[in-house]
Amino acid sequence: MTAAKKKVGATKKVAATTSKRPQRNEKGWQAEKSAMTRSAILEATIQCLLALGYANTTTALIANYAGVSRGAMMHHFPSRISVMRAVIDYLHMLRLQEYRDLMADIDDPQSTLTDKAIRESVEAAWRYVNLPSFLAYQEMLAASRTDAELRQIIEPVEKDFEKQFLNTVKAVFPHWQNLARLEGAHDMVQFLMKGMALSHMSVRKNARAKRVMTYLTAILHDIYKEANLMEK
Amino acid sequence: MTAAKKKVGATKKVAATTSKRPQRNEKGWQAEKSAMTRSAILEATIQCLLALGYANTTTALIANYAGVSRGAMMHHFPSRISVMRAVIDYLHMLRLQEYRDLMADIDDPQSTLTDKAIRESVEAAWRYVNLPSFLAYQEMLAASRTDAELRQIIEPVEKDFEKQFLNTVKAVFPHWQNLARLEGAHDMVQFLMKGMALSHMSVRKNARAKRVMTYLTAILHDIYKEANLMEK
DNA sequence: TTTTGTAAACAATTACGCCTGTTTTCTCTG
DNA sequence: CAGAGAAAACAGGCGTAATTGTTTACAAAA
Repeated sequence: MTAAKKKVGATKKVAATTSKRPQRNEKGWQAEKSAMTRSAILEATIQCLLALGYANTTTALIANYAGVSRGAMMHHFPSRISVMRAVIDYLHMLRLQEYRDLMADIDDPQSTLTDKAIRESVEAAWRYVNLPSFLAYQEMLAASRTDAELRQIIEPVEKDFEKQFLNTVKAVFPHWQNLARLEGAHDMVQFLMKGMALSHMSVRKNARAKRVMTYLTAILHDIYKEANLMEK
Repeated sequence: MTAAKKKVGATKKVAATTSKRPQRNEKGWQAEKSAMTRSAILEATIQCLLALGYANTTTALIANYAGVSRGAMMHHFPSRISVMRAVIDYLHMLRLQEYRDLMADIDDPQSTLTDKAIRESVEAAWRYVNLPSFLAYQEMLAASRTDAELRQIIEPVEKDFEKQFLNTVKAVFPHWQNLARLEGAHDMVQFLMKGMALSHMSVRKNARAKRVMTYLTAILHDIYKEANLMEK
């Protein structure tokens, strides 16, 4: 999966020592610099996706934004689509991480699911779809509908994401027994959030979103209650 | 008005225009042909938007698909953006028409809103977001986020559409007194439908949509019931 | 003839991938 | 341990292909 795993983190700005002692004790300064450049390109691509959209995100603009030459960029990513592939993998990880962080506070060790937990999970979902990572990913997902090459790359990632996303929800709500209804509730939340997040032109968007979220909370509560009654 | 004035220039102008088209036997075969070509271009553009997306919809492809030359196309629409402008106006009308047609059967002259009417309106909304016109319009709406020129064109149209869309809903449900709650219910439906319609990569999309729609119907019923209680 | 619709060639711009050359870092041998 | 050669990272220019809007040429109807 992800090529870059967690490093020790101690190999930062130690160019002096490594240049003095060019031994094979560590991965080396070159690898570190290379990783930084790669990372800068990925971040720059995300910024371009947000500001310009997928179609207008050109290789020259990415390089400009990242502060590297097109030659350097080409060294790391031989084609435009390979940059996108890397960004997709990067966002795959990042978005799952961000969602888990947002849902981390909702942990309830009680035996029953509280209204507060439901409400907070809805608010977390709303914050989630307003993150830059979500929007950048949606840009590529939308483009993939009519871009065969991109679709081939993003389709398995998207499938895996949905799976892991649902697993996270299951982990956050362990007391929710009826899985079919949990999945339905999850779909309800996600489809609604997606629809609201992508309606960027609506008037009074935030106020309307808040109102809709109260309705959403109510129906989630009903679904949960019904699911529990069924189990008994 | 100025026409009432006896200005020499004005009367002359009127006389000239009337003399230019005194024969009403035919509307002019050329005008008809021109309208057909124009219509073919609009339809071809929509097909291109559906099949290729906004970014890949080039003027050459539109002309090919419409079966006309690029020269003919440029005669009718001097630029790519002017084609899009015409398509936006065309879809503005078409989508409202299609939605009204879908909601026409739900007319209930009773004094109270039935569950059947709510369920049918949800199904109509689902059919609506699965129409080609909806998807083609969404392509342009999505592109307008990062295309200033397109946004300038589509923004007022979108605002007007939302307004007329809501008015249609109000007309279909005249018994729904509390307007704030009706608007909330409307948002609930539309955001959810949009989120589902744009999730073209989800597995078992249709089955999940059906399940979500049962939940949606339930919450709509609650909102309506509560709204009516408030009014009493 | 004049106007209108259609067709095709044309120039200008832009983005992509490729290529060559340069600098920095690593490795290995003497 | 020192320095030469290898390898990696980086910089930037070039040609090709695609797209857009303009212009010129042609056909047909009024």
